[in-house]
Order: sequence, then C-alpha cells, then structure tokens
Amino acid sequence: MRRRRGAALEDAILQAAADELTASGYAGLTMEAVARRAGTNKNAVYRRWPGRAALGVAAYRRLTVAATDIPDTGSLRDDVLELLRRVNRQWSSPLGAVQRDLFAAAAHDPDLLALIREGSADAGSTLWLTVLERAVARGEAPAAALHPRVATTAIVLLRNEYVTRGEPTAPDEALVEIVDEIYLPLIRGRG
Amino acid sequence: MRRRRGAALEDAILQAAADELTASGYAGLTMEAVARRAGTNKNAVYRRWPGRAALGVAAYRRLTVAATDIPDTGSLRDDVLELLRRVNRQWSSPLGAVQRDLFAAAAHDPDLLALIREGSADAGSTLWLTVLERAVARGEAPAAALHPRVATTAIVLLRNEYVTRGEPTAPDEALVEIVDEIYLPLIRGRG
DNA sequence: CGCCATAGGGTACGCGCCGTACCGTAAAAA
DNA sequence: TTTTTACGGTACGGCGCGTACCCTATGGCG
Repeated sequence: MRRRRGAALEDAILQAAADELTASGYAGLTMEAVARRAGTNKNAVYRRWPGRAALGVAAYRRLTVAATDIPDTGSLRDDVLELLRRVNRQWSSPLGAVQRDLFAAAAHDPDLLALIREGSADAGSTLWLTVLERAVARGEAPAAALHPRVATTAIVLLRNEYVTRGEPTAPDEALVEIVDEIYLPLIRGRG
Repeated sequence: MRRRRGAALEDAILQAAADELTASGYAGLTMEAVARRAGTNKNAVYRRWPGRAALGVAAYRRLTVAATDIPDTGSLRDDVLELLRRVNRQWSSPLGAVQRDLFAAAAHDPDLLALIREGSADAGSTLWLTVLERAVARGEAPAAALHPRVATTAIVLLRNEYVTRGEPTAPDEALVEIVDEIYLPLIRGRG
C-alpha cells in the first residue's frame, strides 16, 4: 500500500483537521480524531504540530479565504454596513463558530492569539482606515476621525454582539443600529 | 467522624471550587479536584451541579462581590473613567481571568451565559444609563445620547481591549483614549 | 542499482478526567 | 426507635492526552 510522506501527508492531515473542525467544531478537534480521519496515527500529527491549538489554527487558516477587496460605494454608511454585513455573514457561518472557539482557546496562549488575528476579518485597522480615508476625501467625514480606534469601533461593537448575546448570528437591525446610532454619530462628533 | 450534610457540605464544596478557581483557574476546576479538595467525592458534587460549567458559575458568584455604587463626581468624563478603571481593576485580577474563562466556556452554553452576565460589571445598561442621565440633567450631554447601545459603548470597547490584546491588563492610557477619543465624541455627535 | 537514513504506520503505555453505578453507613426525620 | 435520606468510598468503562517503542516503506545517495 502507498504510504504518504511529507507534503502529501501534511496536506491530508490538515484536510482531516479542517473537516473535523467544520463537522464537530473545535471541541471535536482531537489529535486522535484527526489522525484517525486522516488515516494515519498521532505520531505523524505530533511530529508537525505540538498540540491541538496549533493544529487548530493551521486548519483554520486552510479554511479561511482572505477577501481583501474593500467596498467603495461612494457612501461611508454603505461602505461600513457592507463591511459589517460581510463580517456578520462570516461569523454566522460554521467557520465563525470555529473562529470564536479558537479565540476563546487563545485566551491563555499569546502566540496562538497572534496567529488567529492575522487572518481575521478585523485583522488590522488598515481596512477600516481606508474606508474612512475615502469618506474624508469625499468630505463626508472630518479628518479628525482618522484614528485607528475610531475606525474600528463598528467592528468591535459587532464582535461584542456575538460575545454578549449567545446567538449564532446578529440581526441586521443590530448592524444598522451600530452604524446609525454609534458609528456615524461618533464620526460626526469628531469635528 | 462528623459527616457533613446539606448546606454545610454544599458550602464546603463551593469553597473548594472557589479555591480551585483562584489557584488553578477555570482549567483546574475539575470535578475530581474539587471533590478531593472539599474532602468528599464526586458523588456529592454531581448531586448538586450537573457539570463543571454550572459549578464554575456557582463558585464564581461566591467569589464576586457586587459593587453597585455608581460614581457621581459631577463630571461625565470622570464618572465614565472611574467606571472603566473599576472594571479594568476587576478584570485584571485573577478573578477577571476566571471570568473570561467562564465567558469563553459559555460560548456554547446559553443558560450559562445568562448566569454569568447577571453578576458581571456590565450586567445591564442601567448603570451606564444612570451615569448618562445625570450628565444630561447637568446639561453635559444631549438627551439624544440616552440610548443603551450608546451608554455601554465605553465598556464594550474596554472588553474588546481584553479580547484582542492578549495582555492580562489594559493600560490606563487605553481607558483614557476610549473616553476621550470615542465615548465623549460619540455623545457629542448625538446632538 | 542497491544501500540506508528518514519518516510513516502500528501499537501500547500511564495519566487524568469524565460521568455513572453500587454499597455500606452516618445523620436527620418520623 | 425506626425509617429514610444523603454522604463516603470505591470501582467502572470511556476518552483524549502525550510519549515511547518497534517495524517497514520510501526516496535520496553513493
């Protein structure tokens, strides 16, 4: 029988881990289950990843697809809403559950946290700053609004929606409210 | 030998669980460890709490002390900063780590989430709304700012500080920034 | 082409914790 | 005092961890 090695095996393990993640969530991502599903044994897994957290991140990164295009509708409100809706869609998906699990698991694992963040929708503030900059250029927002903490406030509030409500998805009204009651007034207030 | 029963035993178990929490965090809170520490066996523990999550919440509630007095310095900025600093102090303590662990564990346990929230610093928006109302009464803030989502924005942003930075405590500058760059401008923008 | 270091496969181990079950007995209730 | 309740003690099967061992297919190298 053909025995897989190197990259081929690594790929198979990662695929198995990704499958396990989508099927049973992060809780189901056990070294044993992954090895089983990959048709190999824990040995091969442990040779590559020191533990389930590392494997989880690797598998998550395989699942995640970076959507880097920045909306440019000509309206700050629409741009922000579009970004929020995208993130909400992603966080509502099974993938989002996985991501939240990973975040939770990273609470006591700093380098794990770093790994997750650079692959997350709100990775840097650059994306949000870009949207804001365009609004400033259009005269829609004051230049004083160009502040990382200001720019990312909307997404931070959305994240909070997930943390505090236990629901798997945030209603669109919440997104609209965040934009209309918080984000835009905030921008306005910085003039 | 004296055999404890009822409330006495329940108390001993809860104390043991609380000790275990402060000593080893939520990760160390195993049914076996608690039973061991309480000088009893898992039997008595399982009779009272269905699992470690429930026991964790119960033990946490024993540790937490409700500080319900609302600051009233005569200045919205000072009131908000004081509230943030209080919460930051609490979240920075070992108790805060426990709380965050519980929150993370509650991601897939809705009723557990509810239990945690009603004992948390940002339990309801009432506390924050009260502070805002006083500011409105003083003419410091527009009445249009009286919105639950607006009122709690500061604490939500602080929570985010904990989630995204991996550090066990938030620097005071972050708190000041949240207030001066976000919260107050937001209030201002709603006029 | 054949040798051999490398890395995968198979298996087993001790550990810790889970959740449950059973039994004898102390303590409270009747 | 008798009865009922609930605690203490113990054991179980199950699972996942992380490690260690041996055997063997594989691919590179001489």
